[in-house]
Amino acid sequence: MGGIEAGGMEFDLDLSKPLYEQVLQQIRGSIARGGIALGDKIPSVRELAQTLKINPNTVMRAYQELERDGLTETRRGQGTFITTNDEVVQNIRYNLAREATKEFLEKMYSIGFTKTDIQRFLGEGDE
Amino acid sequence: MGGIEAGGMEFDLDLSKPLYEQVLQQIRGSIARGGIALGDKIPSVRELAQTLKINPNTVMRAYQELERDGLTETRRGQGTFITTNDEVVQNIRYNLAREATKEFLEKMYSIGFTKTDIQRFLGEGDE
DNA sequence: GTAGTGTATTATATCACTTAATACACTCAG
DNA sequence: CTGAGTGTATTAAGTGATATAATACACTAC
Repeated sequence: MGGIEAGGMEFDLDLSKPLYEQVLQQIRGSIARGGIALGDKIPSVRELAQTLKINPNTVMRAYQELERDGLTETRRGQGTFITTNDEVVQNIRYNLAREATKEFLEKMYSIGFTKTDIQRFLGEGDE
Repeated sequence: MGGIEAGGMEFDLDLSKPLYEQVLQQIRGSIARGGIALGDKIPSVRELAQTLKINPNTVMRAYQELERDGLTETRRGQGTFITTNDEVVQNIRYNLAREATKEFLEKMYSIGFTKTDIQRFLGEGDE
């Protein structure tokens, strides 16, 4: 619900975090989970800005971070494309997972959870 | 390393997040993991501000959130004390864990990890 | 009374984020 | 060649959260 479709991706923006960061994360997520194919073109800066009702500069910022990470290639006059280098994608995916895990474990340890506590906790609420 | 001791707690401030939030989290962590005993007095607003070299208003903000959560009781003219109500502490602890877990799982799912992937991933790098 | 508590207020400064309005360089279809 | 659509850069402005500073007040204990 509430999501906006653009270029085969689903966008869901709120006010909890910077917009450019949400755009970045949601495109990165689409790439990592294979929701969008390698080599595909993503919407132009202006087009996505208009669709999401945000400023082109804000979209631009997200796109630049994607390119810095090697997840996209931009061709002046043509558009922005998902990289075809699967290794880069897998590395990013692994690093994101590592980072999220590290952060999670640190938070849990800081409130007095042990490793076994965490295992047990993750098992809760399963279907 | 780099940590500052104050009132039996260890403080470690950086620029990655708001200062008041870090102070809040680190005191809350101390309580949750039992690093500080129920009923104990924590440093006065002015004292902690001086020790951490930050503004009293910033410390105040953290203290007010702690009290709103029921983790501390403030007695005008006397100081701020950790609650003696262990149930409140355990509830907060559980909620923090739940929140951290939810955030973690959502992040992992968003980059295409399945539940079993995550289990495997958490097992990595163990001693 | 004095010193040490929490608390409130007002003002100021800074920074990140976002928008807006332009302008330029490039590519492609016509 | 022209025009529309790309990415890109620049400058200006506004907003809100954060943090500091200075001050004052209410309360408690000694």
